[in-house]
Amino acid sequence: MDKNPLVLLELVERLANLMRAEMRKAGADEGLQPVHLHALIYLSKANRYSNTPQALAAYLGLTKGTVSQTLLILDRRGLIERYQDDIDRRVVRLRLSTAGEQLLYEAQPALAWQNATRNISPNRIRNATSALRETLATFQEDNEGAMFGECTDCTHCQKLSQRIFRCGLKGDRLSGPETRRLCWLFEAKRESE
Amino acid sequence: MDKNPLVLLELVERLANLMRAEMRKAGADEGLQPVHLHALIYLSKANRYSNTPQALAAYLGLTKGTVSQTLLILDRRGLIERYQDDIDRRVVRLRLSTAGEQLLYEAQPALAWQNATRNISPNRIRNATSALRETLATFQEDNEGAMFGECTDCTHCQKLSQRIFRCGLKGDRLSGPETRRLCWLFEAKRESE
DNA sequence: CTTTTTCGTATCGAGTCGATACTAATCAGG
DNA sequence: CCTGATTAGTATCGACTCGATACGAAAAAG
Repeated sequence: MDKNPLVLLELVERLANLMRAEMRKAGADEGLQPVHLHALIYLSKANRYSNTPQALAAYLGLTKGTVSQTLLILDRRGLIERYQDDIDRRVVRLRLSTAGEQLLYEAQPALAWQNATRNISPNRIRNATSALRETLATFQEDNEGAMFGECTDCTHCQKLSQRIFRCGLKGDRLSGPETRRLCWLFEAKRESE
Repeated sequence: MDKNPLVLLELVERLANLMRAEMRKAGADEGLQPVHLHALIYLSKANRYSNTPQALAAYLGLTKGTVSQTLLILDRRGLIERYQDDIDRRVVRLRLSTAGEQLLYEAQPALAWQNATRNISPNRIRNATSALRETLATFQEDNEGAMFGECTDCTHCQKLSQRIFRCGLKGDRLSGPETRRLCWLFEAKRESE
């Protein structure tokens, strides 16, 4: 087995290519392209701070103009809903519509991946995840990009009680389920070694 | 750390997106798109059985028409050379031109990845590589797609002497360096457990 | 208060993609 | 050997994706 990081990169890229082709198939019935499905999947996971065109652009690595075009199509198709932020009226907030949730439920975009990983033990998944997460963290640190992650691993997250948390950056109280959603403002806890 | 395969998929996709943006930057000076650079990189690694439009299409997960278009541009730019196969006159064989090699050398498309993995030990790289390779193998098994790999890990590979190998499928003698090139005909050795 | 910055949308043009049709070469079967 | 089927790659078309740019509205900065 190889210890060369470039072999790992090759596998990452190949698997991503294959999954993009799967996404294309999964979206074909509804006339959706891979980028559309990716946007819907993102919105199904994004928390209250991360449901904006800008956050989506950061997550997908696209420009805001490109994301705006994508969202136009999804809105027209009734798969997402847009509403104005309460505080900053420039900001558009997004949510999945019922039709969007239904479509994701039926398309099962990640099914091929579930099948492909069936023989890999949870421990090996965890190890691979850890290595790739650290790769992403270093990459984003180098490029001043957003890492994205869940509150439970975030430096801002305060635990108030068994089920109640608080975002130290924004000040809001968050439920347990909400701390497991994807956040644009995420910052990894600093590890002391 | 998460043991859910879907988290791993998310990281794979995000990293691939980020690397695609890096490829776009790396190719910008020469007016090349990510898919062009990917084709050049593939040709820099492909062995004698894998240097055809069809193999490239299988590797990149694209149709033959799409790959043909890509190769047209690379040929026009003098970055690749095309020649006819000795045996089957339908088959076009491809090689990097000197200009193509030079361009890859200067563009350094994988530099960002090298930097992003700088804090990950070789052992962790190996573990992640192993998990992703198995994911790819299962995926391709399910879909009857080509795994691609190196002779040294291939079921067809016979060792004749210290430096001389033989492809059991094709019958050719191969040097040590050539056994480390990417092969379309690769089949993983069967493991007895 | 004025100027600058920010957020998202509209528009444009270049590039990517799959599907399809086609030609030349090879293979399979009678 | 001949004929029909299959294969490899190219040309073409149209739909789609992308970044760059301009713009209007809102917010921030000085």
